[in-house]
Amino acid sequence: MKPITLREVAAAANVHVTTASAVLNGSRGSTRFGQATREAVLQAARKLGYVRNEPASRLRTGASAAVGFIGGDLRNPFFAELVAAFEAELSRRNFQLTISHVAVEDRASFGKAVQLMRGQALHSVIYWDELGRKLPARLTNRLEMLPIGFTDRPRDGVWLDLAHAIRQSVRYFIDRGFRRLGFFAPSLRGESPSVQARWNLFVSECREHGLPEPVQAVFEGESWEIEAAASRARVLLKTSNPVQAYLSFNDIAALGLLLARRSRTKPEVLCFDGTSLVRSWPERPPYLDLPLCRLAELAVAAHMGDESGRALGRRGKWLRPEILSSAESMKGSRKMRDGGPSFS
Amino acid sequence: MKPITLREVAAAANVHVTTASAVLNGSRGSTRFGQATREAVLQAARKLGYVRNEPASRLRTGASAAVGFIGGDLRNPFFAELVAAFEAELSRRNFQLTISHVAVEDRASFGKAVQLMRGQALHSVIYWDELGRKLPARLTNRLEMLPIGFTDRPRDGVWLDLAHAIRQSVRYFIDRGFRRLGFFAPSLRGESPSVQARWNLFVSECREHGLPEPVQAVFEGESWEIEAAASRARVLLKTSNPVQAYLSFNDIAALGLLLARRSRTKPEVLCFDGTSLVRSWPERPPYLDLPLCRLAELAVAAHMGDESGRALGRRGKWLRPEILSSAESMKGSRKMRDGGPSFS
DNA sequence: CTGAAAGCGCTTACAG
DNA sequence: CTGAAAGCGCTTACAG
Repeated sequence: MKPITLREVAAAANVHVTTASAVLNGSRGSTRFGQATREAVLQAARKLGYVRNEPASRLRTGASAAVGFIGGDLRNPFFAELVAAFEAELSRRNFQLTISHVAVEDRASFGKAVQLMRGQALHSVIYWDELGRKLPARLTNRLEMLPIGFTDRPRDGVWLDLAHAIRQSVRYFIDRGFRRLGFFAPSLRGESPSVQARWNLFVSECREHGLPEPVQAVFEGESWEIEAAASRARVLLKTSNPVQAYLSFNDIAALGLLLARRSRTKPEVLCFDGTSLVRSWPERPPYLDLPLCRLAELAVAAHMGDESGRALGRRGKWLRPEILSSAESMKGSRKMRDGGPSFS
Repeated sequence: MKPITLREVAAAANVHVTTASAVLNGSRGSTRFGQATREAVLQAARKLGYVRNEPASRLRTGASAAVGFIGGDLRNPFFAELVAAFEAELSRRNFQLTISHVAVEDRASFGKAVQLMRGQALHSVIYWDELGRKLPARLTNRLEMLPIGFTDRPRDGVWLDLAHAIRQSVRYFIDRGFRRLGFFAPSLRGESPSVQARWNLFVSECREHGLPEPVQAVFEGESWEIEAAASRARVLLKTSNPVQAYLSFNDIAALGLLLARRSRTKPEVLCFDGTSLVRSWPERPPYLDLPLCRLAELAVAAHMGDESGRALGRRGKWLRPEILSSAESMKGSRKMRDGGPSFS
């Protein structure tokens, strides 16, 4: 069944399509026509249930009211939360969100996803990319694409400041008197290629503070498989090991660690990804407060044509995750500070 | 920047747009033109990186390669998994997925979401609706909309068979010798209005098997707030109560219950929503294996124009969740049986 | 075997 | 203050 067209509305209101278009969608539509005409058009539109055909409008004007997101597997609560943040932000602006779960590392699938989105003539495409390798021109050519993710070095995009986050984490541990630190993460394969970067930063940060070399504990498993994390953690905690506190990479890993923690040794756990799953976790573990809503807000702004936003995306932008302890998280006071020097 | 157009490709290949169109996208394109012509067009397209402008194609043909999904909050792992299943199914068909997290119960927002999707001229819209109230004609008018969800009674759509699931659950408990059953769920407000239906079915099923009246334990909280579930569960398990086994409604509720279960009394827990979070849970709790992939497959098929699929959506279709215990889940043998009598 | 034309629904100059 | 025309990129009859 075909939707109502502008032509039908115009016919019903006894005016020309042009008139109907101007009244219903035109920027100066409200003032351009006589009261009677406008009323007639609006009433006809309401009665018939007219909705503008976006693709047609898009075709004519070149604009679009849909944004694409290419990111990770939604079974990973982190990405679920990220996508939810984008969806909320976009719907506030009456924009649509089109998603694909393909990871940027899977070049073939990623390329295909981009082509599909390109075909939709989307306004722009936001994609998760921790590595920040340069995409082939063939892909980005004539398509506005904005990378987001964690990063530890200046580049275009909207970013969570990885180095800051690691620094905060180490400071958190030091403040509490922990010196023997551990790093708990899924294996370097898979969705989160930047684990290596996190580890490196963690090590150098520890070194800088004169802490002993941290321990790396890696497990096999998808980033959403809590049992994989828990079973590795169980082994880890059974063997005598001197680690006093773990920095966990990803929320599921952290929760696996917490679940396994029923032994004599009870290392502290800091959740690197503070998703709602972590924040509503009974034990109220401390977590890194990732400003995902702010990230979504900025990333979308960077795409929305407001010059400041565009510049923001081009200059690169760092958001600084802060650590919230259980008490703070209870108050629901999510700090979402951004700032610090943006890249030049 | 404007994308490459068919016209540009045609120019590069020294043929007419028509020719380029037929070669690149035409159904009989492959045979209609001479080898040389086709080669020229294909090469030019490849070289320029041509991608068909879907909205324009859509406008011309009336077809669309995008499907909308309106469902629940992605922070709820159930919906994250459901959306992931849809995304995977659609991407197999080179379709795009556009999502909105609005719940059908929020009539105003739902209506707005539908209008937005209608404006995108989507192929169709799939929405989660456990209540199955009839939508106003104004909303569904000239737009293919397919409801999905749990249901206990015949109606159009693609459904998870709620009555069957409850029956299975009670049988599961009886087989293991549990007679004093409990029902653990978030409060009736919010995303999951069908909790009441589940409870009613549960009660009547218990009655039918001569079991004592089951106990209802409801907690306040969003469907993804595990602490809300756990803290209620802690209280529940501290007070002496005779419940031997709980049927939990939603995975987070189940996990909250499991987390709280460190007291003397250790009631059995059956997870009603077998998401990947539950399936990868260290304790390997038994769960209802919801055939979400199959649901997505059927729902999409019901929209894809293949007559059988369409009929399927119109006739209504039940999928029957089965219970998998930890052992089975370990083998990864997810039974995804559908069948049983479909509605007439 | 290939090309010229019409038109999907819309909007933006421009003409009355 | 309102209307007639052109055209966004594409495809589908139809004509050569």
